[in-house]
Amino acid sequence: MTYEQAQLDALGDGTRRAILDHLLAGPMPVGKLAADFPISRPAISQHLKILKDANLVTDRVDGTRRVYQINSAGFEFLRDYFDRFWSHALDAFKNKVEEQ
Amino acid sequence: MTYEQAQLDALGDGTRRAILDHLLAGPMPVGKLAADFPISRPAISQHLKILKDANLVTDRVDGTRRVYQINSAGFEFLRDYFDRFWSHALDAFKNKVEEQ
DNA sequence: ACTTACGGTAAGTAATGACTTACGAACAAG
DNA sequence: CTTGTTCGTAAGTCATTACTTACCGTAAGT
Repeated sequence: MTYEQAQLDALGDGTRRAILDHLLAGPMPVGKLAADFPISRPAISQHLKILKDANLVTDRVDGTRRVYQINSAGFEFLRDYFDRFWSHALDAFKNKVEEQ
Repeated sequence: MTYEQAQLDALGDGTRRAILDHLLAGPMPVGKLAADFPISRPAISQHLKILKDANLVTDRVDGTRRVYQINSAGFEFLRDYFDRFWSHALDAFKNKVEEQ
């Protein structure tokens, strides 16, 4: 599976998007994050694993805590993918349509 | 639900992304599209409905056929959303991190 | 060492969503 | 008006995935 696919799959869930939203406020340990959601901490952990595998967040150890933060590079990668692939493909598509 | 959310949900499925890929070759009726996939035609129709609701494709009637095509505007909307929202939020996030 | 805090993982359940078959509507052709 | 073609939708099934509870490992404090 390519990176973009994993990233789009990861973003295809409302809870994970909400987690990312929360992380925009700054790096946060799992417990603090989970406190803002109606679901259990392990559920948050599982979402974080998916986001991490998709390269959208990174984590660092801080004592017994594990602090997660947005990975800007991952988002830039996805945006570049959008710019490169889709813009070009869409331009080609537009031309094709206008020819007719 | 906002547009971006519906769009990200729609893109969060590999089959739908593959459908969009195929449509990049040009507008296509449902049957022709379904022939390229291992799943049934109704399944394709259901995916197309989701893509249409997300404003990622449009359809037009052609006799008994229904021709679907990529909706560039929808993709531009999503890309702009990415540019506006995420770039700004990510910049703010970067600054916040660098302050520490 | 013992205890408390924190979080990952395993295993099972529940809910969501992708799929199938069956059907009916709309149009074209004879 | 009948027949064939194309496609959407309804209803039900199956698979996926989001979630819970239970448990274990690790680190910090006493």
